[in-house]
Amino acid sequence: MTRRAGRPRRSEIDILEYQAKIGKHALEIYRVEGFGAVSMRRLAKEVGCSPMTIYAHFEGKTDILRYLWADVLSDMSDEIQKRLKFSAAPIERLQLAAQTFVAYWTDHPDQYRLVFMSNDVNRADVSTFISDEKTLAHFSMFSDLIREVLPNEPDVQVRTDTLISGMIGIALCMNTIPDYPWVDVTLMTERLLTSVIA
Amino acid sequence: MTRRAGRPRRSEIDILEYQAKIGKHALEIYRVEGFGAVSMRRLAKEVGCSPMTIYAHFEGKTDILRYLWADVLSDMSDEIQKRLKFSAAPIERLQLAAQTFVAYWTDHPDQYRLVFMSNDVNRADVSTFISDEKTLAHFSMFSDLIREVLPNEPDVQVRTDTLISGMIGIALCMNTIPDYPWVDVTLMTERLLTSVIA
DNA sequence: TATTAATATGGAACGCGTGCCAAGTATTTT
DNA sequence: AAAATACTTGGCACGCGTTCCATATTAATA
Repeated sequence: MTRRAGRPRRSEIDILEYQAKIGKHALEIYRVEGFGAVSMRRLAKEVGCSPMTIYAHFEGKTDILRYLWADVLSDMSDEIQKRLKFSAAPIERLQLAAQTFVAYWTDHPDQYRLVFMSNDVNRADVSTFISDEKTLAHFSMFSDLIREVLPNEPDVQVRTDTLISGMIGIALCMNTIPDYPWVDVTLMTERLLTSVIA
Repeated sequence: MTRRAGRPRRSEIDILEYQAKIGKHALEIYRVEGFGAVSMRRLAKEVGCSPMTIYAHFEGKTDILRYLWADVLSDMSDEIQKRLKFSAAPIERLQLAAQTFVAYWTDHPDQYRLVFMSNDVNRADVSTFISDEKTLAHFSMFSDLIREVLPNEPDVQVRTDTLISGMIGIALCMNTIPDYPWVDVTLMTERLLTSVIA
């Protein structure tokens, strides 16, 4: 294929670098002033470009917000790891991790909304973000814990995914349907865990 | 307490009637043109009042959107009941209900977002809406099904709430984190049910 | 250097949720 | 009739996400 005249397309790494730059600024705004302050206009001002340029690099706001996932998820993961140090028995470790996971999201509704309630239709395109890989790592922590409890179980994926989505669901219900008389969160998490262990 | 001069406050029933009127119009717009068409300005035009008048009767948009819950929930409930006719054994009935529940929300992302992703802080004030009561009724259907499976279990509330929030969580994950390689939804639902039966 | 294609920019615009405020209207007591 | 109180209205404003468009600016080829 012969080159044609004109300015060439942005290189892949250029795109990724610029995206990372925007993501970094978004993260900084979020950390200092919270989610409410992260707007396209504000972000553009911070980055030092026009709002339109951002739209040239991202599909929309949701696409940018993903860059904050990694931050939130590692924060949550740290909290779990911190508490896991006080526990040795596999079952206890799993229980503690699950309880901490749920507690984190019920205690931090803003973070929950950011990660699990991005309300746009998000395509699963070619490009895989770093955050997605990290997300996978954070989630696989639970499959490791489950494997410790069930060393002879060959397939723990169904158990893992059920646990994760179940915990996320508990947090969701607490955050968005507070009017409903839910039973204690720890009891629900405990009950959810029986489906993993059983 | 003696009455003071001036126009009296709106009576309770007047408020409720007006709220119901607004909710009815919102429902009509939603049914014909979808959620995207339900905006405050548009709704006011439809009702025949100024946008501010709506704010005098509701705290915000989320508060109005609750009026649509009942519609969506009964639609879902109908679907479950429809399929339950082909099943008699308690366990099968529970399984079918759960699978249908999850399938409904994964098949109707818009409805899911409406009911479970109202993203404002919603107070649990004095006034209980009709929709809330109906919500309770729809959810209690599951506790009935569980009771049929476990006739000797005195307290099924933890089991019910765990099941519901777990199913909602599964649907959430499918709707908002499609990039993650989740296992089959039916398998997850099945696994979740073991925590209820166990 | 001239041409050409990709990108960047600024500005305007749309519709959104929401708040504020001054003016008007309705309904009661005095 | 007059005064007092509660509600409605319309208009303006803010900031938001997003799109469009005309106009630079950049970097390659001819």
